[in-house]
Amino acid sequence: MLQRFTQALIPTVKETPAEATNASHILLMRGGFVRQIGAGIYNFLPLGLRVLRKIENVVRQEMDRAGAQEVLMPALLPGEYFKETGRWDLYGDVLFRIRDRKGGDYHLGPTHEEIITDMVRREVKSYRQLPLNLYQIQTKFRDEPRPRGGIMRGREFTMKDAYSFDVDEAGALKSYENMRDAYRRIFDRLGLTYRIVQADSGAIGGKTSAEFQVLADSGEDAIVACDACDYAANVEAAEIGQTPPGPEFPKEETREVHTPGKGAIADVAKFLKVNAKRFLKSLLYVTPASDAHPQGEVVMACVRGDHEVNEIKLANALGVREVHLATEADIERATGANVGYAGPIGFAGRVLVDPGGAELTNAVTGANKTDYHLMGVNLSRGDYKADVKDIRSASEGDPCPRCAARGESGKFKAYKGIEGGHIFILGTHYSSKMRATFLAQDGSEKPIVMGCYGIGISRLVASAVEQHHDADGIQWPQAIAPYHVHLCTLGTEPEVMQAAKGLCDALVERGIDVLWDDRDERPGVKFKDADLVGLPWRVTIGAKTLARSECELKARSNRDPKGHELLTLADAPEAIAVKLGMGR
RNA sequence: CUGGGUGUAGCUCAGUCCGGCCAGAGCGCCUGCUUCGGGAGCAGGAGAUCGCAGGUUCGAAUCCUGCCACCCAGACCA
Repeated sequence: MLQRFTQALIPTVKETPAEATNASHILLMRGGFVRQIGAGIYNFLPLGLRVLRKIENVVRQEMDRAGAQEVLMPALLPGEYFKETGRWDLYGDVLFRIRDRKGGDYHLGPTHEEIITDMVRREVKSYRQLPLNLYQIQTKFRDEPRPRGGIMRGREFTMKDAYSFDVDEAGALKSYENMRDAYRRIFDRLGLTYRIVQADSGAIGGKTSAEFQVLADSGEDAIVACDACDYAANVEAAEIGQTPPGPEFPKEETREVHTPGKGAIADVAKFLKVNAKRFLKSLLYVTPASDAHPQGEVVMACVRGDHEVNEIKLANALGVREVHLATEADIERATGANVGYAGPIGFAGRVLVDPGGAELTNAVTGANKTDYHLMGVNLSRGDYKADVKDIRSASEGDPCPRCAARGESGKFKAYKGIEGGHIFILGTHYSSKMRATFLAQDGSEKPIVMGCYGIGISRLVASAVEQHHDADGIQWPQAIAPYHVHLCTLGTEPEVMQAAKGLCDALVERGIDVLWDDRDERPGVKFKDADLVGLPWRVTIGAKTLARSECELKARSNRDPKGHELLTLADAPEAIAVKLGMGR
């Protein structure tokens, strides 16, 4: 189609909006794609909506191709469904709750597992009706504690969510793999650089799950990927390969050293002139209250001084839902010392130690006595009793678990990612709670085995910009650019306008979408706006080139301001079509 | 939720400490002239309940109290 700039609402602005901090937010605002109307709430202007629709259509095509069927569930939901699975309470403040005129509980949908499960349990009775894969593209609502990054993390956002229904685990796994393949095609087609990473599946359901992480320095998620094989994982979930044993040092006697006023590892390391890597960092955590521990259990987590405790792994290792860092008072009560002097030796409670800490020889750690540390500590000698468990976050340089298992030496590289998609097998978590069952071939009643698969459509708009931009503006991948060609006419002479119209018609006839900047503006203004809006190809027609029946073609990705080629007006349509892969 | 910050023209900001010219600038917008290949020049013009409510004062954008909104860091994120 052809859109004339003079008839469009494309309010580009020169100045950086005060509230925008990251590149995508700034450029989407400046380019006139979106406007904020509240915290985490945005208008999509015409250009922004076109990008959103392009992404939706790619997703739709690939979901349909994968055998999924599109449905549409309401955004406004009666509370009873979430109450049925307990998420009415579990979701807490993130749920946007509403009352109707009769005082009934309603909420805006943050996700739709319950509703789809209800849809299916009403209709599906037999194994003959399975497997089934249903998806929707719908607006979701989450009252995020802190929306940020423009449409990157909004409180209202567009999401594609799909749900698979199978007769057994094997079937669910097949559905899962089918979706993973579909997601690969989607992310490839969108022109995004991404990694499929192993993820923590969170509190609800699933052992098998993967995130599609769009790589970008501004991403909120830390991920590690092996430099030798294709293993990649969220640092929260990354397994860590065994390090080969280092050289043996003679074990020293454990001894107490006076370290007055030095609590922090960096300070003690400097004071004792010992590398932080030789420290055993001891942190105290409290588990949620349970029958055995009505006040919660205080446990010690030990890692090497330069490593970080991973609370998710720690909670998993302890078999509890979550853990919280102990308060100062708890620490003093549990260790009998000020904060900064905790250590495993002589600690009364349970101690978990990471393998990296356990293998330390002659380590330094707190003495559970204010102003004192211990040197020459060795777990291998039996200086203290601890469960050795992987409880730390992976970081750059750690050995890859897959490679290590094969005796190879792949190492992690660290990346930042934006979670663009998340797939996982839910099992029967929802179906058993909601009695979504079917009659199997043998006549028995079984819960349906489910999977769920999300893609943050509006987030991908921002992700694409994060990955494809320069100092002047956006550089849309062709598949999601709002238009293919940005036509700049210089001057408004009838001949120029006529030639431009002719070119537009020829392009449109080939299925090419054109934004024609027909404004009476100076060339500089038009070029700046073209760079900002970021369509993949720019065509320029001015009196000079027109005199030779020529126009200019320049790729947005070409950084050379004069990096254009001359085409005759007659050849231009087909030449451009060929560039776009839309030639005849 | 904790801590910090900001609300003045469509946008970006100055003015607020230390109350008193008429509430300012740049960009954008409108009119005219000139200009026309990387955000032009000149001249003229429109545009503001200074976030809201209350208070102090002869007088409040400025001081006090309360509220609201937005941003940033963290916590949080099926």
